[in-house]
Amino acid sequence: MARPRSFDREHVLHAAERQFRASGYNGTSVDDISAATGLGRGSLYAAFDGKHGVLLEAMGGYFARLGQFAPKALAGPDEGALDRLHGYLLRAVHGVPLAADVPPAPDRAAAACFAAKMALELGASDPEVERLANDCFSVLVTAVAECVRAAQRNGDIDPDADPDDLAYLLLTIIRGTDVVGAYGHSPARLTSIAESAFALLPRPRHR
Amino acid sequence: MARPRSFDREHVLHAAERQFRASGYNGTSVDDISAATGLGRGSLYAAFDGKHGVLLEAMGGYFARLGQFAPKALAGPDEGALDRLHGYLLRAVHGVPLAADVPPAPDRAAAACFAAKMALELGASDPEVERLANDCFSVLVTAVAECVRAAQRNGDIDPDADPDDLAYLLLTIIRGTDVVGAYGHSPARLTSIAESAFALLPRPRHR
DNA sequence: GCGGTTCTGTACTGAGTTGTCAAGAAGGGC
DNA sequence: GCCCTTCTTGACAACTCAGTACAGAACCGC
Repeated sequence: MARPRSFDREHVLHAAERQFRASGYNGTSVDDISAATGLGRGSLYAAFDGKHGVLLEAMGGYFARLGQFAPKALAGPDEGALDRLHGYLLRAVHGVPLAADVPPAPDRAAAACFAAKMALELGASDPEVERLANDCFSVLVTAVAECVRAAQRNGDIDPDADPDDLAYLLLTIIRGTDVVGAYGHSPARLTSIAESAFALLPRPRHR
Repeated sequence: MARPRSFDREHVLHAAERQFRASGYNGTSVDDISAATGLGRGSLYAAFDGKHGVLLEAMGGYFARLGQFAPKALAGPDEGALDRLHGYLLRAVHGVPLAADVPPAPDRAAAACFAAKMALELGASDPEVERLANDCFSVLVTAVAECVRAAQRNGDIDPDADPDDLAYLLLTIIRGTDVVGAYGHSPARLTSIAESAFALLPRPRHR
C-alpha cells in the first residue's frame, strides 16, 4: 500500500555499468550515473548505497550475467568442444558486450571486461571489488576448463595437459586482449592473437 | 644567471609514476603528486603542464626505460635466446618494477605495466595516452620478436612459426597477468601461467 | 476519494578538486 | 656585494563532488 518503484532496477544497473566501463570508477560522478540512468540522486541513494554501492551491485549483475552466458557458450557434447572453445576465444577477444544481443562497445577499452577494468583501476585498495572481480574470473576459468576436459575426452586436446592450467592461460590471454585492445589495435590484430593462441593448444601426440 | 632548479626532474617523474600506478589517473589528485614529489603546486604547473602533463612526461620516461631495459634482457647470442625468453617471461608476469634494481610493488595492480593501466583506465578518450601506451607495447613486441627469431635460428623454436605473431601472443599473456594479478592471485599462480605459456611454444618438429 | 507509505526530484552542505597568482627565496654574472 | 632572472611557496577563487535533507508526487488499500 505504498508507491511502487518507477524504475527497473536491472536497467539502472545496466546503464551504470556502461558508464563505469566507459569512464572508469573514479572518472564517473554520481551526476553521470544520474544522467545515464535518469534517476535522481535521492533515488540512487535510497535504492543503492551511493556510488560504491551502485558499483558493487552492477558488478554483481555482471557476474550473474557471465555465470549464465559463458557456460552456455562452452558447455555441450564432447564432439564440438574444441569448436566451441575456438568460437568462444574468437568472440571473447573483442570484448564483453553489455547484453547478449548487442555487439561490444566500439571503444575497445570500454568493451573490456567490467571486472578487469575495475580490478586494475582500484587494485588491492578495494577488497570487495577485488573479490567480485575474481569471482567473475573464476566462473570463466571453470567453464573453459570444463570445455577443455570435454575436448580432451574427444581426443582433440592432449590428455596429458592440465585443463585448469590451460584454462587459466586462455583466460589470461583473453584478459590480455582487453589491454592490447585499449592500445588501439585493430580487431583484426586481436583475432590474429586469438588464432595464434588456439593454434598452440596442445594436440594429442599420435595421429 | 638565474636561480637553478632545485629538484631532479627524473626523480619527480618517478614519484609521480609510482603514484599514478598505485591510484590510477583519476584517483590521483595534484595534491597527491605534490606530496609524493615534495614539489609545490606552482612548480608542478611551471615545470610540467598540470596533472595531464605530468602523466604524459611520466609515461615518456617509462617508455624510455622500457626501450632500454627490455632489449637488454632479451638481446644476445642465439644460443641462449630461449633461456632469455623463459627468464623474461617468468619475471614479466610479476609486474614492471619502477627501477631495474627494485622489486615490483607488492600490490600487483600497482605493479602492472604503467602504460597498460593508463590505457585501460582512460581508453580512447585520451589519444595521447593511447598512443604512448602503444609505443611502450611496440618496443616490447619488437624485442620479444627479435628474441624469438634468435631462438628460431638456434633451432629452439619451430622455424615455421611467425615470430611477430608469437611475440604479440606472449606480450598479450604478460599483459593479461597484469589483470589476473589484480584479481589477487598469488605470484605462484602467475608463475604457473608463465610456465604453461612457455611450454606451449612451438618447438621444431624433428628432434 | 482518502490516508498513509513509499518513491522522486531538488536544493544544500562541506569537503576536495584544479588551475592561477603574487610575493618571497635563491643563485649567477658583473 | 648588487641586480636580475628564475624558481619556489603558499594562498586564493572557482568549481565539482559525494552525500544528506526536505518537500512534493504517486500509488495502493480501503
